Amino acid sequence: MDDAGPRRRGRRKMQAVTMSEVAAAADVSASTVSLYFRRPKSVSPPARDAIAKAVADLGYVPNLVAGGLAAASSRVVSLIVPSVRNAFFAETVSALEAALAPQGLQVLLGHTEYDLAREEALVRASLAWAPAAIVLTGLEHNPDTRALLKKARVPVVEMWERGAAPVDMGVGFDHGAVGATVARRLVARGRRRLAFCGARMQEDRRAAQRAEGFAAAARAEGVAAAILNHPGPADPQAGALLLDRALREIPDVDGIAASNDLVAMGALFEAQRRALPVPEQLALVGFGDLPFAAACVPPLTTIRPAGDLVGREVARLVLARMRGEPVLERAVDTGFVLVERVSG
Amino acid sequence: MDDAGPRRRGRRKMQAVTMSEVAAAADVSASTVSLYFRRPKSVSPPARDAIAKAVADLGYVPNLVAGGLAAASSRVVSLIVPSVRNAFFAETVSALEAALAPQGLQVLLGHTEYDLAREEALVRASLAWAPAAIVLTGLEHNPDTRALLKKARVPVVEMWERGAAPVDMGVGFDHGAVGATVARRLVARGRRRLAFCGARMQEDRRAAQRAEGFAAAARAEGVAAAILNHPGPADPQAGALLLDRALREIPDVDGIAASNDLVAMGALFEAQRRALPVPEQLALVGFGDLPFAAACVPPLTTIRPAGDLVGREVARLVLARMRGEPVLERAVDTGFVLVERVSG
DNA sequence: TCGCAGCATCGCAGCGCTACGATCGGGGAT
DNA sequence: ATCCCCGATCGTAGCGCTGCGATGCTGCGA
Repeated sequence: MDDAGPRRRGRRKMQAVTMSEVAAAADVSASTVSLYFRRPKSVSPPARDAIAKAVADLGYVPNLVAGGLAAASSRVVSLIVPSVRNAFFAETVSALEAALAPQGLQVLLGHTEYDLAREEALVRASLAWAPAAIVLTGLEHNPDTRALLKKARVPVVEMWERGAAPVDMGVGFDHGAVGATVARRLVARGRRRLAFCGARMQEDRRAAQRAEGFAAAARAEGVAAAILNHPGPADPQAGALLLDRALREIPDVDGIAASNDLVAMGALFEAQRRALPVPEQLALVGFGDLPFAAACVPPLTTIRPAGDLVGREVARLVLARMRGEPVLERAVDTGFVLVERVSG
Repeated sequence: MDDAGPRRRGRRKMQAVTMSEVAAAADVSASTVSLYFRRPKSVSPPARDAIAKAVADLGYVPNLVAGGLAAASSRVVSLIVPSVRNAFFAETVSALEAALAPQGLQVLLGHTEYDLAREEALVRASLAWAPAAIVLTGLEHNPDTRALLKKARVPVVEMWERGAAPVDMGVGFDHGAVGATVARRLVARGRRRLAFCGARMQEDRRAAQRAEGFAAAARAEGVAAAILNHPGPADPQAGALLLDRALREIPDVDGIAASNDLVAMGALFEAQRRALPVPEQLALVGFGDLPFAAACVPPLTTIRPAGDLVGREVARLVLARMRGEPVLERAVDTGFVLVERVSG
């Protein structure tokens, strides 16, 4: 047998360098090293320097898993979005991560693909990490998801939507108002036969809200508006298909709102193919102000939803709550801007 | 004072329901409950049912932080990309997350914004989570990053590039070959005055590789090729600017490769504005096959890099390594496809 | 000279779970 | 009948860190 150890039990693998080794090297206690990482200013300069040197010499990397267990909360923010392939959410994810990283917070990402059951599974999995906060998309969730969220003593932010009361905090804007703004814009430009071309609206509830807001505002202006839905993804192909349908189903259609700039672009290209002059015969308004909107021919009139602002505001609320500051605003309105260009 | 407890020390907050409570409710030991979550098939059906019922009744959510500490490895995969706003990486992130989620693995996301120092900080922060694997973008890293990665006993996958030896495993394709393919395509279509229009190539090393491969292949075909770089982001505006520059700096330029479909689209719109017929007078090839490429007028010839395949292959390697299966392939070539459409 | 506030530092007792080895029965082989 | 093998279950000892309370120590006023 090996050394004199009295029948030691098998050990699992461990960390290369632990905090107590750093403490030994710096000739202080482990508590002081811990304090050094959590509140460096509470450690005297000489100890601080000694610890810094030991950390560098040994190449110590703190084990956040152990820290999270001991502190009963991890430095992770769970972020659940429908899809990062969607440029809006990608922008928000990016802005949120950028705002959180300097605070030593990391982002645990999940995609629901617009499936509420999947969202619930993701919330459950996230909770298992005792995250510092949970950020999810939209105000609609399964009852179980809602219960899980309420039971967990964790800040929750629901983003990209405004209307119903959030579980905890909300950051977003009113999609109905977006639709209404577009409808009024089109009516003001003399359009009388309107259509809203959306994709996947059975799942994308916010696109559906924009469509409803659009139709309601058009009606209020005394103008008829149809809503056309394409079941597939919201891409340019959907836009081309939807324009074709609109042209067939709505004689003399002269104003179209798209649920998304990609759809609008598809419609724009389709119009170009048919030599249908935009905006003279057909006005077109998008949503998103994606990078290509300004570059299109003609430049696309669209709604800019401030996806990065959403991310930054979410970060602000999360950080404030973590610091224990009172957060008075239950719901932040990030608004949106009608970007008036040429297409509609 | 409170109850008769003999001077109990202050406790930190804890989890609502713990595994031992579930064990008590199911009338088994905590070990069995743990086993139930890790290898359900090793638990007898009666015990299994009792535990399932207790879990449901109590609303138990396992604490993965504690589990990760005990097992010395967490069920998290750290994913570091330049930016999720970039549609390529968004696709990979999405595919990877989709492949990992069913295995109970979650994605910890970080953005480098093409900054190697930031990458190092992210790797350091990721390591603190004892992740099951680390996935990063590209083969170029700081020496310290490389050392950190090597020291950590963690599977590492470097993706979206191929060439130099990976730290551990690699999944990607040869960007030089992409450039060469585009150059040869253009030459084969009778183009003799070529230009590569790229953006941010001082940071986006892979775009630079495409440019170099393009120029080298053009030279090999006996055709001159210029490389034009725009310092700003790779968006349609850059494309418009670059086309303008190409037209001024390279008289009779007749073939352009763009570093990205967004750039290509900007050039396409700019050509349209100038009534420069594409592809008759100017052939244009993009990179990415983004959703709008097929919808453009004319449809954009481009390179499809299979971003989702990259994600799936990364997941496959990570999973294989986690299961302890030997992974023979050090580097997987995901290839790319020239999508021949009309623009070039 | 003593008391004491205030800061820096330390020691201890877990956080909730998993890996390991041990235990316990119930066949089937001898 | 006895022994052994094997699957199911259990008990224990931590994983590495943090929060709490306690302990020193310094300097200053009374």
